[in-house]
Amino acid sequence: MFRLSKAADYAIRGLVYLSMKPDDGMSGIEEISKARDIPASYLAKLFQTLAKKGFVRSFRGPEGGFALTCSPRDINLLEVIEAVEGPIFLNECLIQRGYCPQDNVCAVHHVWREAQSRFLDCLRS
Amino acid sequence: MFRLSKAADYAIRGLVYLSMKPDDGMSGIEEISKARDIPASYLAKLFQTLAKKGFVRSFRGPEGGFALTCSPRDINLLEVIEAVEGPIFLNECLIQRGYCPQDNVCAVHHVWREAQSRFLDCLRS
DNA sequence: GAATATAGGATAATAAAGGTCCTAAATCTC
DNA sequence: GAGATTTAGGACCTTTATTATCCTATATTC
Repeated sequence: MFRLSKAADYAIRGLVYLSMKPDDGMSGIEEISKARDIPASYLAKLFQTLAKKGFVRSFRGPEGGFALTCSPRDINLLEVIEAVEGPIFLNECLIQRGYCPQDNVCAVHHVWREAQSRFLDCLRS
Repeated sequence: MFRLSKAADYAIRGLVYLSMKPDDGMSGIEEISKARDIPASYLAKLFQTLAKKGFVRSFRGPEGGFALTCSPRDINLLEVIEAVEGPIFLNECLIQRGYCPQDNVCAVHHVWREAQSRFLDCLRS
């Protein structure tokens, strides 16, 4: 229903939290979870994904936790969302050219494309 | 996952079909369903909703069916989508001002608002 | 080696979307 | 008026996606 998933919301909120820490910004899951009121075990899983995609680095053991791998400025929201919930496309006919059987017939096809690209551009910036 | 729902997709495809008919453009569910390859009983339900919201008028009995109540040009996509799947908002914090407890803290709040409004504007036009 | 903290996978719980079916009511034809 | 046709409306089932928990393994520090 066109909603940002909680997964994406949590992931972004977590990253924002990290970005606001001074220095290396290392934080444990428990800390972030409490600070931002996010279920800890769910957040842990999301950060696993974020680590795999390269947004954060993990450090095990006591005093371990997660830290950003790069400057907050280098992260764009679209990448984070897609990392967590897969690629975004508004309608199936936009997945790839030629997929939609009514490609030429469909009077609204170009509207979807337009709306989608404006939306994504905004998240990218 | 940010996808247009099938309900909205079907509803729009159905309305587009009606708009392409000559004259009053009356069509039965069965006809539309076959022409656009949409499950008939599901489409029937969607058109009930569309009728209630005033996009189409229904006519019972033999030779009955549905017809647009107004010119295709007067319909905008956003209205149709919201009629079928409820109001669109990207994130919970955008439902209404003050709802989001971290309203001031949240660094990305304004990005959501911006992306959402660009998207909606496009559908409205 | 003990304590701590993430990694990773399995799986459960919930919610939403997608779809079917049945009965009722309206309208037309004969 | 009887019967056929077509929408209205609601109950209900199925599938899929989201959200969440838990358990075991593994790495790291002291």
